[in-house]
Amino acid sequence: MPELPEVEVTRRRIAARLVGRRIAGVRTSPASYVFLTPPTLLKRRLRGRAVVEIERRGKYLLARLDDKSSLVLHLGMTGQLFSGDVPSLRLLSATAAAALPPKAQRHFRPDTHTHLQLVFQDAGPRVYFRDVRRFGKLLWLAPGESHERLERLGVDALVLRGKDLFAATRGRHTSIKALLLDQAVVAGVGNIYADEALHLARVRPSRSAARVTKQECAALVGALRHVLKRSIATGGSSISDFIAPDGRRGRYQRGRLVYARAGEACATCRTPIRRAVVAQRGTHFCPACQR
DNA sequence: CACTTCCCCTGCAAGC
DNA sequence: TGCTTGCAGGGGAAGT
Repeated sequence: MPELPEVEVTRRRIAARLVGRRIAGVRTSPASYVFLTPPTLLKRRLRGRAVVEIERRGKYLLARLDDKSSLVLHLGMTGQLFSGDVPSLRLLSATAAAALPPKAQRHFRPDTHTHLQLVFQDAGPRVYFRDVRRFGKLLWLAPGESHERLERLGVDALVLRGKDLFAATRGRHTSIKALLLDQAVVAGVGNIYADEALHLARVRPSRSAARVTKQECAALVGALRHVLKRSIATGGSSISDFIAPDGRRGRYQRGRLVYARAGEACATCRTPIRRAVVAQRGTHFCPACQR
């Protein structure tokens, strides 16, 4: 479940393996809804281009190309962006890795879940986009062109201010958690960090957004920034599939306070962490600390 | 218009 | 042991 920290870690580490390199060839999986730009067109647009820089907008990555066009990528739920010098053992689940013949484990070989493969003129390590559940997205943008998915994004969670959130909550008849997950309000927050920030700010996820006070909004924004920055610093959360472009897993999952800790004692008051469904998502909170 | 439900997909774990 | 079932959730489309 890549959220802002995982996408930012991906951005930083793929940049070193992508910027300045010229694409000589492109291979894709068969057409599917992963491709907002059809594979044939995508190949035509990318071949011959050099990567200038990698930008992040919410959970989207944009690779700026030397003709001012862009390759947009969303990792979805299980997306992985990495280069081919990463041992394949790191990328696959333990059972899938065990099923591979020993020789095949040394280097990654594109499989059915590999939707994009970039080959470079320098003949160095290839870059792959792999996504088992195909919730990810690939999109090519002409120079100056945008896309409604990007246009719709609200303020980046790292830039958000308390008063922004407070203003966004007024008159909203939905839960504060649903609001935090709404990418049109705050860009980059997903299920893990919403739960963690709500816990730190001592706000119950199911609380009506309109009933969250100005002070609590300020606390929430501070908590959000804290957990997001902490996670980036520790390489993101690798609870299920996330892996950084260099093959390393994140470590933030070790420091999480509530997410996927139902039944465990709250770090503050020892009350068992409760799990409920809020905004159609598994939601974890301390029933004593969070009001 | 605001909000909720459904659904895309696959791997894995729990239950029978 | 092996099958079926349920669950994970980003986010857009469709429904209320």
